[in-house]
Amino acid sequence: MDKRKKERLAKKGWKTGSVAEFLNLSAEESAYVEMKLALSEKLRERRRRKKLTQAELARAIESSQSRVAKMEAGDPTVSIDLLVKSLLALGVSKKELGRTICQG
Amino acid sequence: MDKRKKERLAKKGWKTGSVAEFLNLSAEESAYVEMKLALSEKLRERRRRKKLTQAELARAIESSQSRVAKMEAGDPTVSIDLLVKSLLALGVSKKELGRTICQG
DNA sequence: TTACAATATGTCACTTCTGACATATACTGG
DNA sequence: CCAGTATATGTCAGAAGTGACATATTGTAA
Repeated sequence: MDKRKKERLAKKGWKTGSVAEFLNLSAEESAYVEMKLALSEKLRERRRRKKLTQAELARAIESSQSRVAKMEAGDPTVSIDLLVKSLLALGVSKKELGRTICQG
Repeated sequence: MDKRKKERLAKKGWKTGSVAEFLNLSAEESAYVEMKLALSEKLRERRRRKKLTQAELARAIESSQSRVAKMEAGDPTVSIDLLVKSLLALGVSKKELGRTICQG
């Protein structure tokens, strides 16, 4: 099973604690995935709070609706870099980013 | 002045508050750079604490000495993803990562 | 239902990141 | 000074991420 498939499953699948074990992700791998998911969720939350559509946010950050959708879906082709940049563009502070990453 | 050059300067240059302004980085851009630098510094600190050389760490994370050097130097060609993965591999917790990102 | 807006998913050319290598520079004991 | 080790810097082919587009699916109001 390749990395992408794993992450895809991790996203869609059961959120309970055994996911990592079932997919035999190492502690570091699952921490990484959890961080990305936390950032994804924060992005969606913030976008919605601002009453923006994905297309509008995309314009603001010079990306595309489909990429925003992928960001929010925790798609494995999306980097933490892009998530962080997008959240900063939405006005999220470093402090809140830090808190977001810790959670889980 | 292109992005890379900016980041390069930001790294090498004066650490005082006026850097961002001088280089006319936006608030988001400088937050992003600050986060990367904080992660860079944390990586070096952790590696040293473990008494590892860059080459040894490189082997552990399946990278190369030169890339580790670039990570620690805050080189603009290094992604946050790579920094995060490396720190996780060094045993840093999500919690500490969060704290690292907040700082500055 | 229908029509429309929003979101999701797949693909791809182009860009950026990455490991690896070579080589240069710094550091440290002899 | 020199040799040996560690770190820094430049380059590049291959890998991974990106915006854009097409299209599918979902949501929602009439």
